[in-house]
Amino acid sequence: MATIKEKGQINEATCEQERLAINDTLELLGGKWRLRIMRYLGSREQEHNTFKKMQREIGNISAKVLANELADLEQNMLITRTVMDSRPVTVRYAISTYGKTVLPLTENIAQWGLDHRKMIRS
Amino acid sequence: MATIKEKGQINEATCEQERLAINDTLELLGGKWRLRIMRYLGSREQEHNTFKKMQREIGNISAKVLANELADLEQNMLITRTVMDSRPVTVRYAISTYGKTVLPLTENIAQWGLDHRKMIRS
DNA sequence: AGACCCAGTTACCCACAGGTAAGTCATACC
DNA sequence: GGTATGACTTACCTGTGGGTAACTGGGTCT
Repeated sequence: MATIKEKGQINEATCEQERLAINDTLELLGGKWRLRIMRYLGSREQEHNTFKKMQREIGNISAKVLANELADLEQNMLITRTVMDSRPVTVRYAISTYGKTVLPLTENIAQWGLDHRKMIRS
Repeated sequence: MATIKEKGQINEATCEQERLAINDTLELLGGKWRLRIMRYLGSREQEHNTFKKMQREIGNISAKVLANELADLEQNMLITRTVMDSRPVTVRYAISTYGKTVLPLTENIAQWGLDHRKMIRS
């Protein structure tokens, strides 16, 4: 939260901190696929989500892009990657405990979008 | 919120609706400048925010881009544009009542970003 | 041996968000 | 008349997010 000083001015340092934080978040979760992947994994925790399965079930994402996004999300601890010893080898992706903290955010974003649609139509 | 059916499956229609809503939100508020502009105007309601003032005080935004972003935000009712009869003519931009509904969202995003920084460092 | 499956890479391409620099239009001051 | 200021345009350029297609590498099935 922005801390407000007595005279109603915004604390500049905090403000700058928040700006950077917003940039961080958008960099990590912005783009066409990230949130979608997080929501996908968030809603299928109990399933065995392999690379191919995700590619099939998430819209039209190419292998290249999916691999990229998954690597990035993994590096940021939002998802986990487990190589299973099945034949042929499959890889299981799952949302991490930490990754679940973004889900409320996506709900807020979705809710605002829904409200906005109604708003615009009237 | 995603509605969960008895067997723990996700309601597909609702899910799709939310996906679209998220796309809407990101389209409208994503990008490099939008949230920054909203927060700027949100924290300076009582001030007279002209085009030049904003250009000076918001980072290094070019006239072209600023004009673009402002037009878009205005079209979506998030901000208001008022031509003042001063000399030379100035234009006053302000956040709209509706526009203020995005501020909690930015706080959430900022908060998550801040937490994430701490998280990553440890 | 040949065909198929998974989990990716690699190389190439393109549209577009966003940046730079200069120009326009109206008014006002010196 | 010349210069300045606010609020934009206009023309042009570039980086990169994301798309396509084909390929690698390891394993299995017949």
